[in-house]
Order: sequence, then structure tokens, then C-alpha cells
Amino acid sequence: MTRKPQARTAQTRDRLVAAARDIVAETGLAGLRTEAVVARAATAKGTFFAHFPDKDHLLALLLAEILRAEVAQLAVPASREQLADNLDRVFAAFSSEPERLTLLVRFSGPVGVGLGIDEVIHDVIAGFAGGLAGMQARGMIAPGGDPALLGEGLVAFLFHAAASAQCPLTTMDKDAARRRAQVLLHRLTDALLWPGTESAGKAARSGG
Amino acid sequence: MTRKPQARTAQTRDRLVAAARDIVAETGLAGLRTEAVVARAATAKGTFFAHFPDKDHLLALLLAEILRAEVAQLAVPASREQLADNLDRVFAAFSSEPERLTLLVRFSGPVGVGLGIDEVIHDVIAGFAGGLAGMQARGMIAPGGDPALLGEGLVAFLFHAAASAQCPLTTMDKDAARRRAQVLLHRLTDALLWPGTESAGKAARSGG
DNA sequence: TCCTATATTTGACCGTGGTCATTATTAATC
DNA sequence: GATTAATAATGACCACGGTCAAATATAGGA
Repeated sequence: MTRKPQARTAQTRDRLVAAARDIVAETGLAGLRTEAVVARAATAKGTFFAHFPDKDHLLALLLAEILRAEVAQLAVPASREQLADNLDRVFAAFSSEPERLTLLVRFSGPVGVGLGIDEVIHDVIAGFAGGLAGMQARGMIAPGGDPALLGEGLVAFLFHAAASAQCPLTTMDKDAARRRAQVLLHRLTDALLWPGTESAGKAARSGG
Repeated sequence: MTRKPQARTAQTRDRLVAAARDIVAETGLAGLRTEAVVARAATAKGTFFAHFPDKDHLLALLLAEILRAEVAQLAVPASREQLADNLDRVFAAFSSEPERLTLLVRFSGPVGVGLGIDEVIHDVIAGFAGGLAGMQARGMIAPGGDPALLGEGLVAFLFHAAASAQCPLTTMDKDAARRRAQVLLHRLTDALLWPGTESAGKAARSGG
């Protein structure tokens, strides 16, 4: 017969997550070692894998926390400038560590349900969609598109730009690659939201 | 002083690539083991890493070959239906193995120059761009957008859809996830190319 | 042809993610 | 409280990617 989970199960899991959270805060996602996690949580390595299918699942959990904190503060955009600003912030949140993009790609689909990644992405899309709906009502973007779909389009562009910015730490100027990707992101956005006026959006932003 | 590379260098490298190519053909990208490669190529493991920075660089090289073969046959699209068909084929090529998407994301940026991934992606974009330019001239898509930029937008949607389709082999229906992602891809494409007529494109395709 | 500096190869070795048979603990029942 | 069956924790072990000091082979010059 199946029996209700023991009381210590949740405690052990919490200890593991807390230990991992601390380590990630200190070393970044890429610096996390399962050995270090179980040492700090005072469990055996096997226990780790009894609670998480693999290391990346735990990392995805923590990434969702981090992204939620970095993205929750974003206001619903009400102007072209605010929209561009939000795009830049989410872009930064998605690509500040290479590991983040890898995890997002791996866990953005059905695989990630339950880890929080899907919720974060959904919230980002919803934030864009809400802003776009308002702007559409005020005639500030091209009419006729479904705001939710346009929001998903923006997130698609974010992923693409983040991937294009991928760059080993050693070679070439990292900021240059990032800035180039950001320009691409904004031009694509303009093409989707203000068809036929790609350059106008850039001009409007550079004025602010 | 630096001296010209020895004759055997290229041979050894070719043996390694050939061995890896055979293994990938047999087991898929995920099934490749460096031990197996060096065994088949009759070299030591250290030699492998003298020729490639890591395993993924070699895999990216092979993936570029594979994608080139799968994508080279695509005709420049001259109609909505052909465009949709090309999108489906590239989507399939990008997402048929989970490992493919991972490698594409990692090596689509500046990191991937010299491995062929960047060329493949460039060719795909150029293919779409060429088709879109023609369709634009004939008034078949919304006017005013830069075809090259629109092509890049389509590739961005491809990546997003492929990520959304990510699904562990064990849980849920793989085809269902893929079909859902494909619908998303087509709706996004319609929003970009035929703003305000998302459903029309679907209807046109379902008739063919 | 011999010498030597450089290029290339080698394989024992290591770090780290992940497994699994075994042991310890606990919920449920009497 | 004693018994037992399910649940959780353990850590020795393995697989595999990647390293590096030492060994070997070669280009180029005398």
C-alpha cells in the first residue's frame, strides 16, 4: 500500500534547496557542485538524486526563483520606451549567465512544468501582452494582432537574441556581442509591432 | 619559431571526424562517446582534445553537415504554402533530436564561427529572405518589412517553437507537443508576415 | 645524414554527475 | 509496545568528459 510521505522528506528537500540557493548566490549557476550541495545540506549524494532527477532540475528551480525576483518588478509597459526597456531587462535576465539560456531552452517546454520556469515565461508573456493590449487600444501599435500572440513573439525574439549573444568569456568583446543582439531584438520587435517602420522605433528610443 | 603543420595532423583529424560521423549515424548525436570515437579512429583520448576544444565542438561540426544535407534541398518558397512547408521542414531538422537544439543555441552565436552552424543558419535565413523578397514584390505579404529581417524573425520563431516542443521521451505524447509547437510557429509567422490575418493562413494551409 | 626545436600523440589520471544494493527510519496495524 | 511493510537515506561504485607531463615523430637547417 502507498503511505503518506514521512515528515523528514520535506525537511531534507528544503535543506538541499537552501544549500543550493546559497551556493548559487556565491558562485553562480555554473559553479554549483552536487558534492558541495550535499555537504552543506549534510546528506549523502544519493539523497540528492532521490529528490531531483538530475542537477539541472534543481538549477531550473533556482533559476525560476531568480528570474521571478528580477522580472516581478517590471511595470506593464504603456509606451514604446517602456516596452523597449522591459525587453532589455528581460533580455539581460535571460542571458546574464550562459547557463541560464541553456536551462530556459531545456525547461521552457512541457519538461519544465512544476519547476516554475514555465510560469516565469508565462508571466513575462502575459506582461507584454497586457501592455500591448493597452497600447493597441490606444492605437500605438499596428492593429489586428492578438496581444497574447504578439507577446509570445517578443519572447521568441528574446531567446533568439540571447542565443545570438552567446560568446565564450575569453574571446572577443562580450558587450559588443550583447549590444549587437540587442539591436537585432529591437529591430525584430519593430517589424512585428510597427511593420514598415523599423527605423522609427530606434529613433524614438534614442531620444529618451 | 612556428613551423608548418605536419602532414599527419590532417589525417588524424579526418580519422576522428570520420569515426564520429559513423557513430552519430548509428546512435544519434546523444549516443556519441569520446572513448568510442578514439577507439574507432585508433588514437588516444588526449589526441581528441588536441584537435577539438570539447566534444560539443565536434558534434556541432557534424550537426552542421547533417543540417546542410537536410536543408539544402529546400526550394526558395514562392507561395504561402511553400513557405509553411519549408518552416515545417526546418523545424523538424532543428528539433528531431533534443541535442540538436542545445547545440544550435550554444553555437549559433559568435562561438560557432568556423564550425558551420553559423553558415547553416545564415543559409536558412537567406532562403526565407529570398522567398519573402519575391513574395513581397508580388504583394503576397505585408509590405514595408526588410526581407532579411523577416527571415531572421522566422528563424527566431523556429527556435522558440522547437524549445516549446522539448519533451522527455518518457512522459506525454511527443507528437502532441510537437504539433502544438508547430501551430504556434505558424500563428507567429502569420502575425509577422500577414498582420491581422492569423487564421487566414491556417485556413489556406489546411486546404492544401 | 644527423641534430634539434617544434609539433603531435599518448594514456594514466582526475573531477563530477549519476546509480543502486544495502541499511536505517517511520507510519500503520495489532 | 512490538511487528511489519513501505519510505527514505547512505556511500561505495561507475561512466564519461576532460587534463597534462612525458614520450614520440617530424620539419628544417647544418
